[in-house]
Amino acid sequence: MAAAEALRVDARNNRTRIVEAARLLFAEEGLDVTMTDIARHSGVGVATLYRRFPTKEALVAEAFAEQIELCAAVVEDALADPDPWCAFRAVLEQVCAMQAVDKGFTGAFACRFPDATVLDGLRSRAERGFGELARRAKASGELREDFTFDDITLLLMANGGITADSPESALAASRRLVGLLLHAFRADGAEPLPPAPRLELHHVVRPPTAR
Amino acid sequence: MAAAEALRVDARNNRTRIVEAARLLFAEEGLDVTMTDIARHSGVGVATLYRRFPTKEALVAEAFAEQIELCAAVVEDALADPDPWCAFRAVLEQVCAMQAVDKGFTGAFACRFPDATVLDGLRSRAERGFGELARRAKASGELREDFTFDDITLLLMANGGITADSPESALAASRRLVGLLLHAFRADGAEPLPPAPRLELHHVVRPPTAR
DNA sequence: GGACAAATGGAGGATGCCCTCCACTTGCCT
DNA sequence: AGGCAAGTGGAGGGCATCCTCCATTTGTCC
Repeated sequence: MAAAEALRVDARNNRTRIVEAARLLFAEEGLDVTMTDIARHSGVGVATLYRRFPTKEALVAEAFAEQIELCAAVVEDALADPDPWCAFRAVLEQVCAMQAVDKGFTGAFACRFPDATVLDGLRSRAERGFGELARRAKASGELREDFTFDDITLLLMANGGITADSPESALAASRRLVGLLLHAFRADGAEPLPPAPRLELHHVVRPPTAR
Repeated sequence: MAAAEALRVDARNNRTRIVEAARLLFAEEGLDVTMTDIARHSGVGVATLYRRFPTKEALVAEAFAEQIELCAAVVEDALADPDPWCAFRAVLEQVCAMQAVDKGFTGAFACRFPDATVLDGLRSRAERGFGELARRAKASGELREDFTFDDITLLLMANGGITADSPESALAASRRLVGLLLHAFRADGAEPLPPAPRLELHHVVRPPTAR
């Protein structure tokens, strides 16, 4: 995103390793991983992290920049699709899949980065693009009339609530949920569903004290 | 739940005020409220909390005992309903509503209390009862055949992902989600939906550092 | 090769949380 | 009324987290 310019080569290497470790750990554990953990996994000290990213939030922003761009691209692609329902469905499926396999995604996506206006801009463009997709799907009579833009926020929140012990299970669960909701969103109602996954409710939140 | 017996009257009063404050704060803020906060709102010192409840988990268990019993009762009532779909729907609607207006509910419900076996027993009875309800609704042809018990875990997780700035909005959102999913669960597909609420995605998770 | 700024790492400051300790107070029983 | 166990509150121990400081190392340019 921002300047990674004029860095010494060792610093540059460390920087990319930090971002990679951060992406991995955020995805696996959520945004709660400690800076020390990220530092250890990148093979550097904490000071190096803070030299490169003044705050944890900045690191989060950098780590998820790619994903947010990807979301925007997904919407852009869908806008080029001539089949309105297909486009609508594709966006929901892809974004929810990204959210399902990455425990940090929801937090990063929902978090307003005070300075990273580029990402905010991307997000709002994606949102407007998706609004357009919904309009088209309604116009073609495939999306139910009472669908609201807030319904996708609802969907994202709901999908964000899904947790499982493996990314595969989480993805399966997410797919099922999205399938169910797409089914409910259709003006008529008939589409086959993804299979039901095995879930354990107590994955959803850790016990209060084990924090 | 367990002994509140042979307490001096002032201690008894304090105890009930602690539990009330805990319920209120857990509902409003989630399980993360600090013990100090709960103590302040009950007008007692922290030591009093810990004298009454050896650990925060124990306080959580006590605070939510009523709700878990209520859930079990909801299932029990539904089992007495002759209309299978109605019973099925009623349980989901009521439990999800409880979950929507109480930010601590999901955590408390999902958390395995090491000692409070009574609650665990209630929960598993409720789960078995609900399984029976699903069976009946399938038998009557109203619930789709490929519905799994894991689908209600899925629903609870999804519903648990919903957050809003007021309990009213959260409840509205939850109702909409449940309506959509019930619609998707029906063997045929046709029921009117609750209205769409206004939601803001960034309520779902606080930024990483503002913890 | 040698100088020098850039880069580094780990100790530790600040904060916030759960929970404990203990000197003090207060209701209860006779 | 008076003794005493039950009850209380707030300071602080232990731990985890984000972030800073500074003595030391390391790449780069002449």
